[in-house]
Amino acid sequence: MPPRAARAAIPVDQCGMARAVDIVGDRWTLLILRELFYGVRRFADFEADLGIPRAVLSQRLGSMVEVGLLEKAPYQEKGTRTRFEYHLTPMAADLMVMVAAMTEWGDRHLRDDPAPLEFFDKVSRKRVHAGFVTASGAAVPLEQVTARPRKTTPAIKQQD
Amino acid sequence: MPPRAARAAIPVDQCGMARAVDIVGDRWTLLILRELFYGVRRFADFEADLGIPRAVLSQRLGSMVEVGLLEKAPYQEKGTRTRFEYHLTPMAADLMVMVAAMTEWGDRHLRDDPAPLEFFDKVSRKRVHAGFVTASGAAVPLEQVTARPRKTTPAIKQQD
DNA sequence: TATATAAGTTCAAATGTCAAACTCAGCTAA
DNA sequence: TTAGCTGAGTTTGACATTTGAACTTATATA
Repeated sequence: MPPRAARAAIPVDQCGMARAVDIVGDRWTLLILRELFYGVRRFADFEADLGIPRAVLSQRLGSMVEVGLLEKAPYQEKGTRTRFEYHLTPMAADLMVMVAAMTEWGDRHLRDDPAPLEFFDKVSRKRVHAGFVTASGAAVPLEQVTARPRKTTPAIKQQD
Repeated sequence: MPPRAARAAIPVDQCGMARAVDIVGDRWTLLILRELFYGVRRFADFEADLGIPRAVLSQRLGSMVEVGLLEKAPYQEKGTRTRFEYHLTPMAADLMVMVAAMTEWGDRHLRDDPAPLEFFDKVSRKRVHAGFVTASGAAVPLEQVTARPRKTTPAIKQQD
């Protein structure tokens, strides 16, 4: 636990988390990302899996494309007209650690039985977890980790 | 990218992520957590930092206490009456990887200049990042990680 | 007694969510 | 070639949530 502060060290308009929240800090957006990480890509499939209202789904897919999380790609199945699928962009794929961290947290704290989903290293086949790592590739336990502002950030100004 | 699927491997009502979303998948809840990780603990300070409407702040703090993310603790400053601070519970502190992952993602993708916030190992003083690690403490790159359902989860039933 | 303050409540207007109905394009079947 | 089907929306109107501003309450100080 950090010492008490009257103001956050990074003001909200400078904070990566706050910026991320504007883009992915929404119930449906997060659930749509979940679907995409599971390989679901089509409008009707999102709807069936999530029970999301069509109007909301349409709006969310649109804005997710707009901010660069998704790419809309045409596809065609035999005997049907061209339709569209939504694919994760590299920017969205890079959310995987966050999605995994959230999933594991939910599985740890919000259910009794063991997690239904596990993460693996495709190469070593070992189970992996979201956590903190150094640049040289060593894990660091949560309790040892602390956040701090880079240098004295010049952008931080508190009035009076 | 996973192969296309018509349904997610884990149905939404079984999914840790979906459960987590019900609790922390909200703009203001995430921003309040951000504040708490920075050491901000008091009603007026949340309000000043975030510009959150009081009614919403009050409602959110209440439900965060209710679900076990926060603990409401009395404090008293000289010459003022008893008031309350909100502290992270261990359950909420365990969201740190998720919060860090989100912050780093935002800093990587949503700004041009270097991240204003960095995470460190208090012991080794090395910089750390949110990522995947094995039980034996080795980092695994994102691209090597894949998710899969535990065994054949019996709870998964698709109609027809 | 009057004023200040932290932490809320209450209010009305704007915005967002919901389920159900409607639209639209291209395919198939009659 | 008119009719119906289907995926992917859009529209609609009821309902819920969010917002910012004004009001409330309990204590402390002047």
